[in-house]
Amino acid sequence: MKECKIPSPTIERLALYTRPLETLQRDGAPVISSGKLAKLCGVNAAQVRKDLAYFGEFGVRGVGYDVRNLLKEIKTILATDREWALCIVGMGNLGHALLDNGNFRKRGYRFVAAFDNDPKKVGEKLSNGLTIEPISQIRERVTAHRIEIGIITTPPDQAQRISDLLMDAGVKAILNFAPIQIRSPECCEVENVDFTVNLENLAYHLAKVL
Amino acid sequence: MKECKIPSPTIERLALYTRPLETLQRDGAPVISSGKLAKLCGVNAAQVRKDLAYFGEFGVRGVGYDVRNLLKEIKTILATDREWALCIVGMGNLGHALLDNGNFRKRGYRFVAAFDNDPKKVGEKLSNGLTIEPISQIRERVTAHRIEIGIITTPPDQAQRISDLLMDAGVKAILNFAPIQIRSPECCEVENVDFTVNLENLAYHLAKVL
DNA sequence: CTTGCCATGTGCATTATTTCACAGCAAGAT
DNA sequence: ATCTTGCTGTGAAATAATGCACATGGCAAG
Repeated sequence: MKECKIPSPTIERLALYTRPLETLQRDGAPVISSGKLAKLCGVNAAQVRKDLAYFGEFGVRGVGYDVRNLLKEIKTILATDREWALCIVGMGNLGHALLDNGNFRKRGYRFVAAFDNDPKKVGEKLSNGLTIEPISQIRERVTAHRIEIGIITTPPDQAQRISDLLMDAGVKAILNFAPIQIRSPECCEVENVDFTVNLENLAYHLAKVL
Repeated sequence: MKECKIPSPTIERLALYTRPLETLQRDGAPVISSGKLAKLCGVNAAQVRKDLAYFGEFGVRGVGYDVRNLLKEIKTILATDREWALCIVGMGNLGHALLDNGNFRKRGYRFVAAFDNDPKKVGEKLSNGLTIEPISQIRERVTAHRIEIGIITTPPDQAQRISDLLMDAGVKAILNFAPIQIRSPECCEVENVDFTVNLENLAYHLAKVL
């Protein structure tokens, strides 16, 4: 790909756009305008057009965007038109919740391995057919299944070690739910998710108006 | 508060800074420099100083920031030096995981009610002593407990309705985990969390380098 | 008291992102 | 065939956020 200068907010919004688009497609709406889509997503209409324009001309002037086609194009851009093999480390409540979450499968993300430190958990059968394996199996499994993305739901003090293990085993991206900043070599993408940050954002704004 | 022109990324980073600060405090480190803190959080040192400077002068030139004091100041800014009453709607896997998550309590967020649509779930005892109540109880409970923040972990098609219910009952902020953009009056703060957006971000970057 | 050191606080340049505003094009109406 | 309407694609302006670079001031040692 030639241009690496696509704003990262744009990528996030593209993912956002797919949500209402899926609904529209299901409801049989043939086309949608940037204005309508913008409203559904809570953003500016010009923003929608510009985001899409980075990748091509998908619309028809005076008409709008073909829902079905636009959805397909965005999926191609985001590379969600294929399957991704995931593994998850740390089978606490959150780990279980993510494994069972239908949204992942629906978007082509497939869990192919689950790991935990705790000997009491190892061997436990999961609802999707997987069995919890020990951390020591990470390297083998990642290689065998060509796992590309790892999800970390361990306690924070283990997260960095697990992350290193995963990346060393060949995982190329990590979605980290532990409240700690993961360090990684440049060759690896890391996304940190921390709900309490969002809560604190809310708290800050609430306290301001009181 | 007079100034509303504090960049919202700043607020997010302040929350981020508290993570390593808590560790430092626990380990007994007396002071930390903006440079060190920046490294721990993966941001620029000037950024740290500027973020803090919006709210006052917390550091000592030539020395750094007193860990204990800085943590206290940030908590005051973010209004996490008090307790916040939360309720959660939608007791699926994710709902349970959040309720059991220790990070919330540790930061002063206290769940005081849990709701679900499903008659089979209503009445179920939860690990923290709460009992799942029906949606119809929302209004009463929110009022009685002065609940200020609501968390939504329902399927997406119910999220807007529940959100309206909550806000109508007096909730002032919502943390929404359903993959849909919640519409709200201006008086209400809404934060949307959608893990699959993060995954798609990773997928995009991965696909690019291949 | 003076000197050297070091990290903060901040004005300013730079870079990134959003929004505006309008030309260009398609489709339906007259 | 021409006009009108409406929505895209996009250059240019506006706004926001980041990072640099340095003056400032506290502390400790001599």
